[in-house]
Amino acid sequence: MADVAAEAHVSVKTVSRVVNHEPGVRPDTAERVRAVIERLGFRRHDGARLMRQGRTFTIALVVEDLANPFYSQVGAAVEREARIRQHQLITASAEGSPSRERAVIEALVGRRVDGIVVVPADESASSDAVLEASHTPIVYMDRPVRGTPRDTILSDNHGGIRSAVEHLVAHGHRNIAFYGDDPAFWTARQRRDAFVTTQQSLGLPASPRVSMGPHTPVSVHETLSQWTTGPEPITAVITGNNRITLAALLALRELRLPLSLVGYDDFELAALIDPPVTVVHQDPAAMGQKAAQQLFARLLGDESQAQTVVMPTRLIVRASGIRRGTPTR
Amino acid sequence: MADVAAEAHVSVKTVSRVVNHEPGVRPDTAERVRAVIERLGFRRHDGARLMRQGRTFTIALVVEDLANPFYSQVGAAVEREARIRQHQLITASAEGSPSRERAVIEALVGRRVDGIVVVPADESASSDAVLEASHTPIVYMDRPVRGTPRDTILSDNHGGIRSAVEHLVAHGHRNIAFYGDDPAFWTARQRRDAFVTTQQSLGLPASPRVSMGPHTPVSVHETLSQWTTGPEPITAVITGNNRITLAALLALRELRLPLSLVGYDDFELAALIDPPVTVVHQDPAAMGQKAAQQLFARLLGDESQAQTVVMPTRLIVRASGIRRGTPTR
DNA sequence: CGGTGGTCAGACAACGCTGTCATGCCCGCA
DNA sequence: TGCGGGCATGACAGCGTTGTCTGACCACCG
Repeated sequence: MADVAAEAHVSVKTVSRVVNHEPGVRPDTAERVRAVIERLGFRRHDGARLMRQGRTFTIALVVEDLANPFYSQVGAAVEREARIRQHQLITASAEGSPSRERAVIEALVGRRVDGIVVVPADESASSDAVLEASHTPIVYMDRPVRGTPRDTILSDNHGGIRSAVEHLVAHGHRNIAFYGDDPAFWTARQRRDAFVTTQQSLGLPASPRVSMGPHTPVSVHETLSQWTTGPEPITAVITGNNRITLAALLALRELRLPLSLVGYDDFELAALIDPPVTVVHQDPAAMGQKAAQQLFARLLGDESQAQTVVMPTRLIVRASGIRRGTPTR
Repeated sequence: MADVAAEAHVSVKTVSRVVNHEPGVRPDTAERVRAVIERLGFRRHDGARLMRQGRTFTIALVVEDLANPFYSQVGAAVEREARIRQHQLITASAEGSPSRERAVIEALVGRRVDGIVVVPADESASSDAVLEASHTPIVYMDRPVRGTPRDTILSDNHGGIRSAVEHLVAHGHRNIAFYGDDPAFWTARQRRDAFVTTQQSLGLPASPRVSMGPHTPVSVHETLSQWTTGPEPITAVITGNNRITLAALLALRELRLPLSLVGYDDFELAALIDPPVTVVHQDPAAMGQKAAQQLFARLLGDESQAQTVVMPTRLIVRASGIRRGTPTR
């Protein structure tokens, strides 16, 4: 900028004015400056600019794994909201590790990002203290965090599971198994609990078949063959997330079992699997958008109390949930 | 930092030394400074620091759409490489628009990101001039760009398609159709050309059935019903990407046609579709990693000539490509 | 002709940090 | 006692901008 100023025989301030389209520059002066800028290939250094202004026009998204379709859809939505508002998005993966999450967030706070959307790795959110001290606005997503109340965007896990159970019961199922993820995850517990209470409220047989923990096709296979052969054999399965749905599909195919299945999370091509898989659809793009919007509201000075938004889920009925007891192939 | 210095009765420089673990500070002084830092909740402002140092420790990734699994896997891989090297990753979607891509890249250059990985929206890459002037290292991915030679990471489209054709021919197919994407895309043209030349080299009948352009299930449906009923009916289909594979699967299902299918791009659950879909697998994570590594090599001062790396593809054989002519349901 | 007000432009400091160099002190040694 | 050398620390400038304030110049008016 100093070079441009010297070359155009003006002060740096005038160059600044031209670059930022500020008023108070005679057209011919501005034109001269622009010509020099063009000739020298000058480009404003936004880092310096933003430092001067105390804002970075940058927000960050911290998730477990960007390659996971759920998070990548969230990421696309957040990036979109950011772009609309002239902000950049920094994305970071914590790989499910609280310590890495903390490190990542410290780095982001060190860069003075204007705000952060986080899918927290654990409920105690040790990183929260960092954010508290730095006053960086934050929105939690998908999972809540203990401690200071924060804006949080959740999915209606309870409603989603209830709709799945009700759907199956409406089609005559009474013995339903639930495969959930590791109960260390808040969402896994939520869905499990929803399953149990819904069963109770619908007056289904007690001692529900519930299997938690990280699941593999093999682990599903084992319990499945057990629960289908004993007394009161199950006729339907509900899976607690994407990966487990996949494991269950493989196990069902292997066992050639004609069970009904409702999966949590929609996935590409769910309609093409035979039978097409009925799913509880949560809308990651909508969640990401909502989270970003909430964050930007804070950035614009919204000082109202932290709020928790629960986003609705939707049951997408495909064949897998209704062909009760009939072989699918 | 000035506050900390005053409070600890030292100079800002000493605080700086403590914060950065520089030598030459007496342990008791350092301890005193650390205590004040803790008490005041001071945190180094990395923006200022990096500005002083002239680097941003930030790289950027510009793609079409972050929610697309291909790109999100690339993104995860690039982010990983960046994190390992203490860099942050800014991701941006250009949504396939050259003008938006240009705007995005200008913003990134304005922020002085250290380097950029781009999946270019078009071959003329108007944004290239910007990068040229700013000397920002860049690596192009998936598609090459005309003009100044640049580091470019491509996938072996030709080899991938050839393996698909050879696989089908080995199983007795002689009349194969190819559905490609809009020929405006370089990759689409590559794959189409590979299909045509491979057919020729294998001595298959001329006048290959090739259908390009954005495809919908309906558009595939139309040509498909035509090509299967005329003389020399086709017995197999090769699809040029993810979305077209999906369209073709829907069309095949609708028409209840027992054709063999080989799709380009692997996708989650390809194994679960009936019949399991044989695919040409390109490895987005490996491509992203390679691109990032190449970029960082440049950042570390590698001045060698720009190089183009072609990443191998792999044919994943599943049932869809081998059950020649036998109905699948 | 002096005063007033508007327009255009520049000087300067500051944003928060770090690289460079200078300073002061203490120690050991002749 | 004087001096060289190492160590701990500080002063200062500068990274590339922009906000604030000041000033030069001109036109207009009474």
